[in-house]
Amino acid sequence: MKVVNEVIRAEFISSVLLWFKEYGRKNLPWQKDPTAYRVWISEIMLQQTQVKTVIPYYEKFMKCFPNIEDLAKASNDQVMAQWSGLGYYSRARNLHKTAIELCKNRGQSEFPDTIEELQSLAGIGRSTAGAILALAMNKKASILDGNVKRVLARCFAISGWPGKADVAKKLWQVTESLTPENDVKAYTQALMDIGATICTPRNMTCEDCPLSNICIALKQDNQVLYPGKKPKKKIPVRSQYFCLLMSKNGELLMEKRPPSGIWGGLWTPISCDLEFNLGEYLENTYSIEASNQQRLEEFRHTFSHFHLQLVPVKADVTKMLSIAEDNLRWNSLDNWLKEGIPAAVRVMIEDLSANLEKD
DNA sequence: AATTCGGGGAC
DNA sequence: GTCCCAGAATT
Repeated sequence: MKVVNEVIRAEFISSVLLWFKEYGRKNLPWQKDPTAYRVWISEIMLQQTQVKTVIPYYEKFMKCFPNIEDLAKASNDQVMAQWSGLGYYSRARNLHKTAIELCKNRGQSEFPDTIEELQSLAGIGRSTAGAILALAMNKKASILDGNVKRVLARCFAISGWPGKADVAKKLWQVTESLTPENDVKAYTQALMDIGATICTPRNMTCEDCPLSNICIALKQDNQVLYPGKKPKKKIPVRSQYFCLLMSKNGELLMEKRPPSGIWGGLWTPISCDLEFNLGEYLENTYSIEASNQQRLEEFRHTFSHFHLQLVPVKADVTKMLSIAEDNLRWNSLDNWLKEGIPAAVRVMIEDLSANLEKD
């Protein structure tokens, strides 16, 4: 089936490649020495996260884990600590899992070089697999990330929200039929760059776009209609206590969350819904007795699907059994800030630290 | 097919 | 406040 006209395809490819030579980004950190490992790490970090946010994390991560063996050897906590603040923490867990898997099965740092093998790895889907092949190996492979979706939806007037299966299918057909035989690496980087710097969600600069001659949305002057927006719905508010349990020598007790769910694998204070009586909850669930409960200033953290109203409660532990479980740990506030903790918990600890300074 | 995973930046 | 971002896994 012919998805894209041959003449249009040829013009699309040559325009994109010509534009890239002059205007493409060529100095992003992961573009220097673009090995499969480095491209892989960057692609995972860049999932749902903007370039500007990723760069400092990427530099730090590479310093800590220069190659896949170093990553495979690291502990889960070490990896999570590097990811702390980036969000979507399952990405870090999958990264670690895949590093271990590849080192074990191959005994070397060689990456698989087929779309099927790459996609079978934890955390690597269709688009990320394509990006690794194209950017690290210059192999013919297609991607469909947020930038490319926007460029293609506008250029070919593909309406509807890409979260819908039929729209996504259409976009994949278009990106695959456009992908050139040669210069896939430059082509792929160019498409992302055009989406990131020219074909932006709003205030796009079509006068600078190499696709301005063939873009249907530009011709119709309705660029902002593409891609279709996700139907929005109201998100609920959940309120939870976060119990800042302190020891006599000023250490804070935290709990390592199970791998899946919100903040999976990260350390957080013991928390429970406001429906519970906090003292009873600590007693019944953890056999902890705490005194001097003191509510601190609450604040809100918004996720994509709910608002979390956090109610920090400082308390002193008066009695507790010796820690048997590996998922409970005492630590100084400063040391907790170096561990794998979510951004909201970082806020709480810094606030608590400032609070204690004053007394 | 729909939902679930964070956090920050732009506006 | 809203929207969006180099998506994938789970249900």
